[in-house]
Amino acid sequence: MAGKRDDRRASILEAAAQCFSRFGYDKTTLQDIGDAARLNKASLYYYYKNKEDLFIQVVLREAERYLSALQEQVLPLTRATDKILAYLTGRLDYYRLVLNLHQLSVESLQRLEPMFDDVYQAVREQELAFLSQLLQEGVTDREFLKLQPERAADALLTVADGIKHEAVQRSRTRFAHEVDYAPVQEKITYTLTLLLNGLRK
Amino acid sequence: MAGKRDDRRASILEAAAQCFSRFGYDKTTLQDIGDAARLNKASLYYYYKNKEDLFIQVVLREAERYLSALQEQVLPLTRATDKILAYLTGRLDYYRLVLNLHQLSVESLQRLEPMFDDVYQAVREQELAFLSQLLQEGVTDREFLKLQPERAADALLTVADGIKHEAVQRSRTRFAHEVDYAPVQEKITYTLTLLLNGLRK
Amino acid sequence: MAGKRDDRRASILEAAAQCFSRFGYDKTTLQDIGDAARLNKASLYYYYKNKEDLFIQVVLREAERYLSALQEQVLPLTRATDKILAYLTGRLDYYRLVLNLHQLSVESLQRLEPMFDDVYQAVREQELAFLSQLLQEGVTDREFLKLQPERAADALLTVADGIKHEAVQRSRTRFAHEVDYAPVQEKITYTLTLLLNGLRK
Amino acid sequence: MAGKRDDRRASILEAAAQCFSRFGYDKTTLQDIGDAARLNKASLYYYYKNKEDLFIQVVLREAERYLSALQEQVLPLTRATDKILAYLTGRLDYYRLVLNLHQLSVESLQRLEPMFDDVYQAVREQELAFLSQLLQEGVTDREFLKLQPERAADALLTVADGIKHEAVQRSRTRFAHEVDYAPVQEKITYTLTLLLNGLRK
DNA sequence: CATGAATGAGACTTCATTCAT
DNA sequence: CATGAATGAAGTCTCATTCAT
Repeated sequence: MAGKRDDRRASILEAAAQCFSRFGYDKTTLQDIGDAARLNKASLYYYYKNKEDLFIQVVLREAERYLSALQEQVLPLTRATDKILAYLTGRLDYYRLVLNLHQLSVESLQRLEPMFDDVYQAVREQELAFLSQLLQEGVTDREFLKLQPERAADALLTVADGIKHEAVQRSRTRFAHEVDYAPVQEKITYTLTLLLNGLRK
Repeated sequence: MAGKRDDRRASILEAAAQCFSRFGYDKTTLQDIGDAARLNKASLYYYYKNKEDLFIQVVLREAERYLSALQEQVLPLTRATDKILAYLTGRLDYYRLVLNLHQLSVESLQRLEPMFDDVYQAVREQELAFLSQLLQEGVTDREFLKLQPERAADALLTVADGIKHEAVQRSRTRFAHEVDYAPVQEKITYTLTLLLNGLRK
Repeated sequence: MAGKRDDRRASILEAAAQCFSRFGYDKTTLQDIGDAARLNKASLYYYYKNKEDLFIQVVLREAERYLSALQEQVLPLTRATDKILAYLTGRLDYYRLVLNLHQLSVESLQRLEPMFDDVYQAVREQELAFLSQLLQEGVTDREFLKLQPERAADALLTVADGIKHEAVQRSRTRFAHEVDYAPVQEKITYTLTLLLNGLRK
Repeated sequence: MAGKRDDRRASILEAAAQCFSRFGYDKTTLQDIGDAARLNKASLYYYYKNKEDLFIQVVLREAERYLSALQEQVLPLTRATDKILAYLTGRLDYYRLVLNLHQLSVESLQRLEPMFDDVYQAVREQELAFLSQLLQEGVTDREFLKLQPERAADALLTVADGIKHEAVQRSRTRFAHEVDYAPVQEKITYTLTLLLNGLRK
C-alpha cells in the first residue's frame, strides 16, 4: 500500500512529459504542468526540486525507455561488432530526438548539455552492463581477442560521448547554428570501427 | 534616395532572422534583435508592428527565397505533372524547415498557423503564376486537356494547403505531439496525382 | 506523568530559540524549527498556534530568565531607591537585547510591540511582587513615607513602560530609524527619581 | 543638462537606503523600494541589476560617507601611529554598524561577506591614499623609518581585513552565533601596534 | 527618427498554514 | 499525536510594449 508518493511523482512526470513535448521546455510553465497534473503549481515543489529537475527526470525516464528498446532492436544482429556499432549510433539518435522533441535551441543546448551528461551518467551502469555483455559475446565468438569487457565498454561509451560533445561544442561557432548529426554519426562509426578492429584478433 | 527606411527594415530583418534561428522564437528577446541590429529596441516598433510581425516578415522573406530556389530546382524536370508534384511537395518541406529552424512546438504552431497561411497568401500571387505557367505548359504539351490554368493552379494550391492543415490539426490530439510529415507528403502526392490524372487527356 | 506535552513544548521552544537567534525572526522558517526539534513542521501547530506565538513564547521564557537574574543582581544594593532604579533601567536593556538578538527592525517592532507588552503583562505579576517588596523595604527603612506598595509598584512599571513606548513611537519618524536608548534610560532614571523623591519623606 | 539618469539612480538609492534601514535587508521588498521611489518595481531593474546590487550600492555610499567622516575625525590626533590605529579600528565599527543597521543575521552575514569585501575593494583606492599619507607623515616626523608608504598602507589594510574576516568565520561555530567585536578590535589594535612599532625607528 | 524611461503581465520559487489520515 | 500532502500569497526577476522627448 506504499507507493502513493511514487504514484503522484509518476503522474506529475507524465503531465510534465506531455507539456514539455507539446510546448517545449521554455514555453512550458509550472502552471501548465500543475494544471495537467490537477495539482497546485506550488505542490510540484513537494515532489521535485524545480523545473529543471522535473525536466531532467522526464528525459531520464525517456532515456531508459528508449535505450531499452534500442537494446532489444540491436540484439538480433549477428556479429557483436555490429550490435555495438548499431547501439552506439542509435544512442546518438536519441540525443537528437530529445532536442527536437523539447524544442531546445542550440543556445539552450549549451546550457543544458551538462544536464544531459548527468542523465547519461544515471543510466550508465545499465548501458555499461549491456555493452560488456556484447563485448563478452564477441570474445566468446572469437571476434575479439581476450579483453576486459567492463573496461572496454567504458572506453567505448566515453569515446562515443566525447565525439558527440565535441560536435555540439563546435556548433557554437558563429555561422552554424544547427548541429548536423550525420557527420557525427559517421565519425562515431569510423572511430569505433577502428577501435573494435584494434580489439579484434 | 527613398530606400533609407527599407534599408533599415532589411537590416533589422537580417538581425531578427539570425536571432530567431539561434534562439528560437520564444527565447529571442527584442533586446537581442535590437542589439544585433545596432538599434534601440524601442526603435524596432517604428519599423515593425511587434515581435510577431517581425517573425512573420522573417518567415516571409525566407519563403520567397526558398520557393524561388525550389522553382528553379523543379524546372529541369521533363513533364509538367512532375514539376507540379515536385513543387507542391517541396513546399511542404519548407513548412517543416521553418518550424524546426525556429523551434516551434506543435502548440505554438496552433497559434501561428493562421499567420503562416497569411505568409503563403502573400507569396501566393507568385506561386499561382508559377503553377499556372506549369499547367499552361502541360496544356501546350498536350499533357492536360485544355483548361483554365489560373483556376486550376488555385485549386491545386488550395488542396495542398488543405491537406497540410488537416494533418497539423490532427496532431493536436493527446497522444501524437509531433507531426509526421511523411504521410502528409504521400497524401499530397496521391491526391494531386489523382487530380492531375483526372485533368489529363 | 502528565508532563509529556510540556516536555515537547519545551524542546520545541528550545529549538525555536536557537533558530530565531541564529537567523532572526523573518529568516527562520518553520521547517528550520521543525528540523531542530526533530519534529514535522506541521506538528508544531499542535503545540503552538503559529510562528508568532512561538516567537512570543521564546521571548517570554527569556524575559522570565532575564528578569529573575536582574532581580538577583539588584538585591545587593543598599537603598531601596537604587534597587528600584537599577531594576527599571535594567529592564530596558533587556528590551534592547531582544530586538538585537532577533534582528528586529524598527518596523517589525511596530508590529510586534503590542506583543511585547503582552509578554510583560504575563510576567507583570511577578515584577509587581518584586517591586512591591522593594517599596515595602523602603517604607520599613523609612526611606519612603507610608504608602500602598502594590499601587505604587504598578504606577512605577506603567511609567517606565510608557516612557519606553513613547520613545519607540517617536522613532517612526522619517529621519530616525534607530532608537537611541541612552536618552530613554536617562529619562526613566530622571522621572522615576522625581517620583521616588516625591514619595520620600 | 545631463545627470537625469544619475538623479533617478540617486533617488532610488535614497529610497532603498531608507527601506533597508527601516525594514532590514530581508524584509525590504522591491515593492517597498519602488513605492518609496514612486516608481514601478520593474523600473528598478532599469537602474540596478537586482536587489543585492541595490543593497551593495547603498552600503557603498554609506561606506564612502562614513569613512570620509572617520578620516576627518582622526586627523586631529597628534601622532601618525595613533591616527592609523584610530582609523583602522573605527573602520571595524562601521562594519558592525552596517550589520546592525540592516538587520543582518550571522547567517546572512556568511552569505553577504564577500559582497562587503567588494565594497571595501571599491573604496580601497581612497583608503590606501589616506593611509599612505598618514604613513608618509610618520616618516617625515621621524616616527617611522623610511618606508614605502603605499606598500605599507596596503599591508596594514590587508592585515586589518584579515583579522576581521577570521573573526567572522569563527563565529560560524555552533555555539557562538553572534560576533563579539571587542576582541577583534583588540586584536587589530595589538597586531597593528606591533607592526607599526616594527616600522618605527 | 531615435531612444531613455516606464510598466503590467507573467514566470519561477518559497513559506506559513491547513487538513485528512 | 504525528505527518504527508496541498495551497494561496507573496517575493524576485524578465520581457513585450508604450510614450514623451
